This record gives sequence, C-alpha cells and structure tokens, in this order.
Amino acid sequence: MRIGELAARTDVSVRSLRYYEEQGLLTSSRSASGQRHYTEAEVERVRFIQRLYAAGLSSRTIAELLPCVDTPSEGNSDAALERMAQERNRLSEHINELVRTRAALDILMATARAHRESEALAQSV
Amino acid sequence: MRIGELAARTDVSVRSLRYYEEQGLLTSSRSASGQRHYTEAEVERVRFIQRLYAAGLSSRTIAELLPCVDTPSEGNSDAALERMAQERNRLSEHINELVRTRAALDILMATARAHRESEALAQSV
DNA sequence: CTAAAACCTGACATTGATGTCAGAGGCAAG
DNA sequence: CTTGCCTCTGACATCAATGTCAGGTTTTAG
Repeated sequence: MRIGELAARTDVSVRSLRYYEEQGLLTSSRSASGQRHYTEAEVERVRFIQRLYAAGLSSRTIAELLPCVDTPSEGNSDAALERMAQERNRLSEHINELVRTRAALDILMATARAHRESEALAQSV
Repeated sequence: MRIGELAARTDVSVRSLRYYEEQGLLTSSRSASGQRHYTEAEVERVRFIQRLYAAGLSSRTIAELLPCVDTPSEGNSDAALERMAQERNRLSEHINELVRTRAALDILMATARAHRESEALAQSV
C-alpha cells in the first residue's frame, strides 16, 4: 500500500510517517519512481510506535528498542534487554503516578460534589 | 519564602515557577521591592501542578481546574465538575493504554530472553 | 489525453515548557 | 561600603513532533 493508505489506516499523518522513516523507526520499499510502499505488517508497526510515543518514549529511545523487535536475537539483545527493562520500570513508575493523580482528582471531585449538594440544601431551606 | 527556596523544595526551576504564575496556575505576594513571596501551602500546590503536568494536562487545562480546587463552591463548580470528569476519563484511558503497552514490552522482553537462552544452548552444544 | 488526486523533497512555521542571557536592582555579611 | 548571591523583567533559544507550503513528478479516472 502507499503512504496515504497507511496514514488513513493508522490515523497517523503522512508527514509523521515520513518523519518516522527519517528517524529510523519505519522502512519502506520504493517503487521505480520513488514512491514508498508498505506491507500489512507496517500497520501494526506504526500502531506500536504510536503506543510507545504515548508511553512517553522519544523517537531516539524507540529507535533503540525496535531493532530488538525486528531481530530478537543477535548481540544487540544484551544491551537492548537492559534498555527495555529500564523503560519498563520508567513506565511502571509513570503509571503509578498517574493512578495517584487520578485518585487526587477523585477526591477533588467528591469535594466539589459535596459542596454543590450543601449549597442546594442551603437554597432549599 | 522566596522563589529560590520554593524551587529547591519542589525541584522545579525558578523559570518554571514564574511561568506557572504567568499562566495563572500560581500566585505570589510581592514584597515592596517586587520580589515574590510564597507560603508553605504553595509547596503542595506546585507539586500538584507537576502531577497534573505529568498526567498530560496542558497548563490551559490545569488553569481551568485549579479555581475549582481553590474555591470548591461557586457557580464554576458545575462546568468545572464536568471538565474534571472529562479529564478523569482521559486519564483513565491513558492509564489503560500504558498498561497495555507495558504488557507488550513484557512480551517483547520474554521473547528476547528466550532467544538469548536458545543461543546460549546452541553455543554450549 | 487531460485533469484531479496522491506522492516526492526540502524548507520554514508552530506549539509548550523550559533554558539561558543581559542588564538592573535588592539584601545580607564582612 | 563593597562583594556576592538572589531576584526582577524581557527577550531570544531550544527540542521534538507535527503542520504547512512550494514546486515538481506520478498515478489514476474519465
């Protein structure tokens, strides 16, 4: 498929796809005239990339991990495994923090609701 | 306390504290000579702001929610409550996504480890 | 064949939070 | 009083991901 279709199917802009390639996160075969062509597999790959972005990884970090996805053997494995474990921890910590923040929001909302009700009560008297 | 101390205690740069004030997230009383002064309460507030930033809220969004924290009564409550619920949902979704990403990373790591072991095995033969 | 739509490269713009610098003033200790 | 550190404002720089535009080529549909 060409870049437009990949963009449509992944909800990622054409611009971004080209940027991913520039950053070494994505590869494409080129037609004789130079147009990028992708296979089905790239759809999943782009979604995975998006997911890592959403997890707060930079493209540099993603670029370090993806080779490990492509060829899960090789000498890279050792350092890459370390790297992944590290990012995994960062992610876990981040998740914990978000959960705590959500809890804080819940308390805030409960307080606000309580105030609203006490106001309604005051008004009804 | 002055801005330097607040910065030190919250691990937020002086520059950022001034930025928060500019964005309406933080207020300070000024001394006669124009220097900012803060109370103990601001320490917690800055930490909370950082927390919301980490949760992916923009300063604009934070600015919408904080009034509701300061005066949890008033007419703002109604719209603000809606806003908070909305952000709360966004946050929950985000957390879910991160958890799924972490799971994907775990699978990747397991695969890499398996490969490493099978290689070690091959070498030992 | 022709026009519209999609693609190419390369460049510049944008956004948000933050860094950094310059020039000036404030404040505490020696 | 002076020296050193902190603070002030205002401006410009940065970074990463993405948007946007221009000028040119390719592909597709009629």
